[in-house]
This record gives sequence, structure tokens and C-alpha cells, in this order.
Amino acid sequence: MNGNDVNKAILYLLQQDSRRTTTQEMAERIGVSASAIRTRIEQMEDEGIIRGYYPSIDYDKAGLQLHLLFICRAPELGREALATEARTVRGVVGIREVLNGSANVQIEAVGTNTDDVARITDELSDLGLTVVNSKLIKSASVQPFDHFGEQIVGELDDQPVP
Amino acid sequence: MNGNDVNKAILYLLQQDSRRTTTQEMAERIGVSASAIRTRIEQMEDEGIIRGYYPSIDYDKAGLQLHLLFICRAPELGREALATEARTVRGVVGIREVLNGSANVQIEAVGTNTDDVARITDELSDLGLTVVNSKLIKSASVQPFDHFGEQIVGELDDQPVP
DNA sequence: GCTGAAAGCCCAAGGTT
DNA sequence: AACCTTGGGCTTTCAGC
Repeated sequence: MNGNDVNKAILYLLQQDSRRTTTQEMAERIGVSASAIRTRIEQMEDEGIIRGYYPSIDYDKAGLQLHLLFICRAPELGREALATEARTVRGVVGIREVLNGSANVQIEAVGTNTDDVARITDELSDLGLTVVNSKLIKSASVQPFDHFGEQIVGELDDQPVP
Repeated sequence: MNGNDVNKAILYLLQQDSRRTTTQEMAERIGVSASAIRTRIEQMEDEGIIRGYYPSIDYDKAGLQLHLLFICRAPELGREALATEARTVRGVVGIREVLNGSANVQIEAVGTNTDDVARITDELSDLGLTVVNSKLIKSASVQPFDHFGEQIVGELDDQPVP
């Protein structure tokens, strides 16, 4: 098993529960020491592979019943900057830059009432984004990419303890 | 400050770094004891407000250079079930059910080569989803909804220590 | 990769509104 | 009754070697 496999296995385990999975737990399941795990995690954080750790929040249950998708068009020039600025709009929870098609930016946002919707639309327009369409999201889930190191961890779990 | 405010402040702090922010740290910044924080986090987990904790991964840097958005149509009846089943397709990292419009499901997926793309398209079709369109995603970021309890934590930080 | 000091977590009992 | 705090025992992390 090479280092890359260890990294994949770490990512796999972190995706199960990034808050409570301890380095020690990972060490036991992957078959290296806990400090090795720590070092590798730091490396991946430094390289930008791991960008941070977030709770997955059910916005509806948290009192933000309005979940919206704004389909937008941004000028080719400066699109990237726009996407970055859109992050600062209160309520925005996701941004995707799409390559082909004229609707090249998708903004996902949450709010409590129609005033929020109006405000977000206005602020996006002010930034220079043309809101082509907006849709209500019924449910959304971020699915961890569990297949990263599944087989690696799996194999190890199947091995008898020496 | 009521309990709901404490919860919002907790969510705010968890969104900064859900892996390393300790209950004690939160306790100090919010102004209650660490065990109170723990209890409230457990409550929110039980109620489903907090669904889990995930690392944000830069798929490109992690070696998954293909990031795709599949715009799909699902029959009204059984759409929810389809969305759930789509989670099991290898490479799928996000699912959104959209309310209005005929393209009522968006699937976000990652892969390494065109074979992956073909496979994912096939598997989605097999499930009963009609892939209306697919787009390349240039960049995507999940933006924590930082405005949850920002002002609450902020106010407290400004207060002089008694 | 290991080890000791420091910090965090959990639990149970007790206090306050 | 619900909620919070305190204190003790155990586990985890971190930094230097």
C-alpha cells in the first residue's frame, strides 16, 4: 500500500464523520501510526486537497424553509471574480461555475421569506450577474464521494489481526 | 440570550471548522459551559438539523479532474426514491430535487476519465432518470451559511471579560 | 515513530429558574 | 421539569526528540 492509498483511505474515513473520527481510529483501520495520519492530513490541508470541515445542515429543519437555485449568466470576462463576490451575499450556500451554455453560473441560497429572495436577487444583479431563472429546491444532499478509499479500508478490515 | 441563539452560534462556529473546534472553545466564545454545548449539539444531531460532518474536498487536486452536472428529468411519481437511489452511483457527490420545470433533478458527479462519464450516464438511465443535458463544472464551492449566529458570537466577543 | 505533558471529553450529581 | 454547572476519571492530541 503506497502513500496515495493511505490518503484515499483517510479521505474515505473523514467522509463518514469528520468531526469525531480520531486519528487513532483511522490509524488502526488503515494500519499505520496515528502520527502518520496526522502528518498526512496536514499535508492534504496544505496542498488544498482538503479545504475545510463543515457540518451538513438541514436548512429546512434549522428554520430556513426557502431553498433556492438561481440560474445566472455572467460575462466570460470576470466570471471567476463574480463567483467569488457572490459568496459574500447573505444566504448563499453554494456556487457552481458551469463551462458550456449561456447560463454559466449556478447560485444556491437559503432564506426564511420572500423578502430574502428579493434581496438575494437584487444583490446578485448588482454584482453583474443576470438571473436567468430561479427554482425552488425541494431537497438537496451533499453526498460524500465514498468510493475514494473504500476498498482499501475494506480490505484491511477483512484481514485477521496478526 | 435564549437557547435558539446558542444553537445558532454553535452552528456558526461549527461552520468555521467542524473538525477542530472543541466544545470548550465554543463554550468560552458563547458564554455557557462546555457540557451545555455538547448537549445542544447532540440534540441538533438527533433532531436532524445537523446531518453529519464532512471534509470539503477539492476534487481536482485529489485527482478527480472531471466534475460534471447532469440535468435530469424524473417522473413525478417516485422521484424521491430515484433521488435516493442515485446516491449509490459511484462518483455521485450531490443531488438536488428541483420543484418547478421539467428538468426536476440535478446530479453532481466526479470522475477521472470519459469512461466514468459514460458509466454514470448509463447507471442514471438504468434507474429511470432521463439525462436531459450534462455540463462540465469549472469550479464549485460549498459556502457555509455563515450568517447563522455571526452577530451573536460577534457581540459576545466584543464584551469585556467581567 | 514514540513518549510525556497538556487539553478535551464524558458522566453523574447538584444547583437554579 | 428543564436546563445549566461543577468536578473527577479517562481518552486524545500535540510537540520534541
